[in-house]
Amino acid sequence: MSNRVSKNASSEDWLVTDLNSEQSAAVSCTEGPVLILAGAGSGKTRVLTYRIAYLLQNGLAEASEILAMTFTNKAAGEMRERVAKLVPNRMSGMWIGTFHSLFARLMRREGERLGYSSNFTIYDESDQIALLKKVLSDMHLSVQDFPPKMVSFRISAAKNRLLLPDHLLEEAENQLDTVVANVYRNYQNRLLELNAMDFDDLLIKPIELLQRFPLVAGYYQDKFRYILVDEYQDTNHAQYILLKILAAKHRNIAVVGDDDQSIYRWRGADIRNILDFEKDYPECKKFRLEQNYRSTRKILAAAHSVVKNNRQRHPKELWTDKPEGENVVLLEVESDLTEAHHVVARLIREFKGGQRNFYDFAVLYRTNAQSRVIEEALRRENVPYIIVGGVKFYERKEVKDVLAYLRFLSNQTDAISFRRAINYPARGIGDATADKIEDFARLQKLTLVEAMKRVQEIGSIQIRTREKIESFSKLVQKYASLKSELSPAELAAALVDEVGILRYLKEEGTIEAANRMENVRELLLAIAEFSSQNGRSATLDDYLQQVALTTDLDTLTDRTNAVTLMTLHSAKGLEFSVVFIVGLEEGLFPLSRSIQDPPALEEERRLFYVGATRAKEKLYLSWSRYRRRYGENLHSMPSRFIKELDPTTTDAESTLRPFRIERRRSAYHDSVDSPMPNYEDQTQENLEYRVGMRVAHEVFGKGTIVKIDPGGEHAKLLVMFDTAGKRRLVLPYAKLEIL
DNA sequence: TCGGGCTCCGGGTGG
DNA sequence: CGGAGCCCGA
Repeated sequence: MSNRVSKNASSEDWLVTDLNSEQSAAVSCTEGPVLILAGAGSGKTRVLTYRIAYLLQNGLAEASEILAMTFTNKAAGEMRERVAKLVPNRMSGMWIGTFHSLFARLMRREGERLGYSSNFTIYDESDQIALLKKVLSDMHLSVQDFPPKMVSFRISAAKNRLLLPDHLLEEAENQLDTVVANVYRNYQNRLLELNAMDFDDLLIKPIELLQRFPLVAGYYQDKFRYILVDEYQDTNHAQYILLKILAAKHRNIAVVGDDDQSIYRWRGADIRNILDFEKDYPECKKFRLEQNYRSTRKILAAAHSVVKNNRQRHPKELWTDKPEGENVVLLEVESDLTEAHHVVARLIREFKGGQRNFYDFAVLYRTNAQSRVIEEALRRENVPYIIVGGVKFYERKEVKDVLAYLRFLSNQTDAISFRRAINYPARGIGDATADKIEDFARLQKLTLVEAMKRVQEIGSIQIRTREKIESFSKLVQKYASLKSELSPAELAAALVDEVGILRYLKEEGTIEAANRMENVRELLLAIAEFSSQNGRSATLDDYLQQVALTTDLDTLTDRTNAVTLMTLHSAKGLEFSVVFIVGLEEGLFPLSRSIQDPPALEEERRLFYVGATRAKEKLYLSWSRYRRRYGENLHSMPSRFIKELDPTTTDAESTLRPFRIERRRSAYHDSVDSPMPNYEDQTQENLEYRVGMRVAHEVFGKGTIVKIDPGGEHAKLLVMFDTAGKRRLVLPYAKLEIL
């Protein structure tokens, strides 16, 4: 998309030259509530960014009076970048970011009123589960009777409905409800004691704050003269209430969304928020962006022919002045293995036939488990690929372990991080001992570090164990005092070195341990990058907050010359020239559990719509008559979505002729005479390594370089090893031999 | 306290 | 089939 605007152009010029008439109407209608129904690929980010630029350019608002919220860091970053291009140097003081990061900021400023100090820790799901297990055990409840995951799900649902433990207790209908309500109360009390908030708290605690302190509410209501919200269809009830409170004074709230792309219902998103916006703000102005700038007519028509079967939606149909394009290709195959083979064969054919790079292709699936056969087929053909999702970087054990130390230094009452750190690497302090320290700290109202200092006052701890605790305590105190002198990067590097984490891993000598070492190094590198990007004023607390609110999706760049494999959910907001959606079978897509549940089925249909509209030029859909799931070869029927497709937009192709592929764990493939052209990446630096080069690693064996992240001496390599799979290596440590 | 073996179960997951 | 989590023995 052309995005150029000369600095001197008046705002009226942009409205005419860069926007279509509906877009420019939506941008310039600044006063009062605005609902912008923006279909897939209709330029919604453009409208949001131009709207912000328009407000600034015309002196309608100072930067500090604008609040712009998105769901993902990636979307927030993109918005920030694009506004900066339109109106350079005007963004200082603007609140632009994700819901969670903006409200975390608000709580760091104001949370003291609710009993949190500004360095509170943000707990992710696994921290939540760990804390819940503690609470359950304190209440003498067994995890068999009350699985922490189930309890956590119910607590989260209650929080999203803004129900307090007392409310839950009142409406309890059985013993389980009562127990959940009581666990909820204790869990919430513990979070406060630990100075921690979970993701839900980042939304509901601000509500509590704004409701209990009208002066604070008044300040922010006054401050945020203009509010903009992206992906409004995915807001949950808490977010809805927050927006309602903040917009109460000026009522200048512009929301952008597409009910057809609401795919987070199971996570509390309430599609009624967008469907009922006009009821909440009867004076609102409504704009519809129905011109699509992304896909061919065939692709749009096919996608529409499916989603129009939903009952819960604003009726609408996108149009485009793009060419008609090719029909959607529907592949019927025999098995998941042949599906993978045919998808990859088609992909290679498209690659060779057109002016396309590998990053123009995506393979999308409903479940992560489907990625493996595709991966193996791509590896066999030596096609570079990246997988988005799966086990996330910051959720890996070794990464969480290192972060636990840093989090504990930052918040010395954080018992969850304390538990991880105190016995990693194993230093002979067990659960029973850690419990005693925690109990003592709670009883005496001490931080855990203070409690450890007075370990001799805690009864029934053996002298040997006490010595171990003292040494751990000294370590923590040492680094806590260094916190103000060293940058987060220096601190983390010194700590990892002193604790000996890399040395322990090296001793293990396994492939897994080597991989964990790489992850620890990459974490240190990420902290260093954070320090250099944010300058010396960036604190450890700042880093930890950023990490807590970051996911893998944010680091996905389009420069990697590789095919993207990911779930349909991860694909939202992205676009590719050629898209393959695989596994279109009843029970898989739509998933079996949604088939009996009409709203869930509609959500599956929207998911299909999201996937299909990612494609710019060509869309492939495939289904397999047999699929291996749970170790069995299950017979499948084609997805109902296939039957709903407008037949004039598709070409069905059967590939059921006999075709055998061996099922192998990992296909060793020597690429000396690779059938593929070289994967030249023009962006790489002048390093001794090149993309496509064959290398050998002492532990991982032989492999091919798939990607090089420049960064001077800290460059990172992504290597696809023949047997060990894809590995990320940090150059100074990589010790690769060029073959 | 720790690691190995065994059982159980199966979905997507922004921040 | 494969991964996660639990239990039990060393």
